[in-house]
Amino acid sequence: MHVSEPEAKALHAKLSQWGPLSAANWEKLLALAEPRSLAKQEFWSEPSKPVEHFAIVRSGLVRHFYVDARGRESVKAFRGPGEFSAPYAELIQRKPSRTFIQALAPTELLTFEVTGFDALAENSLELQRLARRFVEQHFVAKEQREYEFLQLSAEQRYQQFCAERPEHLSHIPQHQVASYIGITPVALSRIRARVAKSSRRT
Amino acid sequence: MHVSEPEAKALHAKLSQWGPLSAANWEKLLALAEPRSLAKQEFWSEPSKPVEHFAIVRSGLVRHFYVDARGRESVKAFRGPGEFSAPYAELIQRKPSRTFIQALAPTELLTFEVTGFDALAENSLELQRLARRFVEQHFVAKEQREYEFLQLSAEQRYQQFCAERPEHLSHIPQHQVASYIGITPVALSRIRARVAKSSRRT
DNA sequence: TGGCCGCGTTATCCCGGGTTAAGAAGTGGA
DNA sequence: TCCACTTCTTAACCCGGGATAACGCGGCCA
Repeated sequence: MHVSEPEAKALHAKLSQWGPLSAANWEKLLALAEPRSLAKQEFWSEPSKPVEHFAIVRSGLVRHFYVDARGRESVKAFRGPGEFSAPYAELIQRKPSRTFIQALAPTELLTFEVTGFDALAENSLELQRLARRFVEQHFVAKEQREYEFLQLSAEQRYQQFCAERPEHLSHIPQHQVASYIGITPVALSRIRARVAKSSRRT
Repeated sequence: MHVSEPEAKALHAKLSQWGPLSAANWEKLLALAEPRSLAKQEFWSEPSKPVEHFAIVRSGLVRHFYVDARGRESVKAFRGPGEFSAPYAELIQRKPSRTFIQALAPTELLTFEVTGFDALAENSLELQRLARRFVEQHFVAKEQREYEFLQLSAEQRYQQFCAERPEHLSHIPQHQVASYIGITPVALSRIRARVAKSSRRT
């Protein structure tokens, strides 16, 4: 056991949001957990490595991102305490990863081996249901993001981000926020200048 | 029973892609199915109506789209024979729909009541697992779309669409393809002109 | 048959954002 | 402490794509 009693309780409560999770199953899940520490800037997932673990962030902050052929990065997600971190699509497809995951600050993870989880879940109605609800919520989040790219301007996407993740704003370098909303750092800087000027006039 | 024996077999095979599906469960599912016909241009889902059904397209073609406050449409998806059609995110969240679904041609659907399916699945390991795999694939598809918006230009997105859905190209009005890839009809026309010119030179 | 409408194309003008470059401010390591 | 690096900003220039409008074409209906 690598997790303190109160933390285990908190995690159990968190997971129970998605559906019932018996004490017995929670015990078995917890037995799979391996803690892992990341230094600032350290990677815990890189392309072409097979995906063998997923993780919950205990503390700190990570970013998920792609890098294209010309070396340009596109940030897919930021994940903080209590949130899930993994190259999820590749894990689902059992394909080698094409995403990087990097710590933006000293970070503590709780990692779980995929095969271990699958073995547990294979014959458990409860865990299948939990896993289903879990993916469903991630699906909804992706669809929300699709909506933002289809219907919102870059400026609106930025304001949406500020409104939704205020806790991250001060810890994430601005050029990575720009990447997350699909524009360049220079463009975001201009947008911020525009917004600041118009709100000063108001 | 509203479905012919061979069609039922084909559907069973299709669903079995996602995982095992016993004959007994398939019978029960099939008993929930209600056929529905749509005329060209007809809607079968509209915003603010509660979502009570999902569907499989038997024949024809539908589009899923948003409409913003200024009346501008953004196409989320096209779905043809054998594919799933529903305001899925809203169905997951049990929220009133914010998407339109409209037939682009005379279309035959097989609809299923959500509550009926849920009741069936609630205590079935097999159906939970099937549903989980199903959402997982949809999640992967959304992430692929996120990737395209983050890393590809409009022209690349268009070529990607042509390569992936060639069977739809001739049946979908071009301005809706434009909307799907996130640009205006005028812009798509220009892109096509550009591509045609450069490929003529080659 | 004639008129109408939806669709695609093209032209013009404009704007948002990409690109490049330079400089200022902050940060961390030797 | 000082130097190097990262981050952010600003400016200049360019380009893709948005907005609008005009035109042509084909389908549809009276």
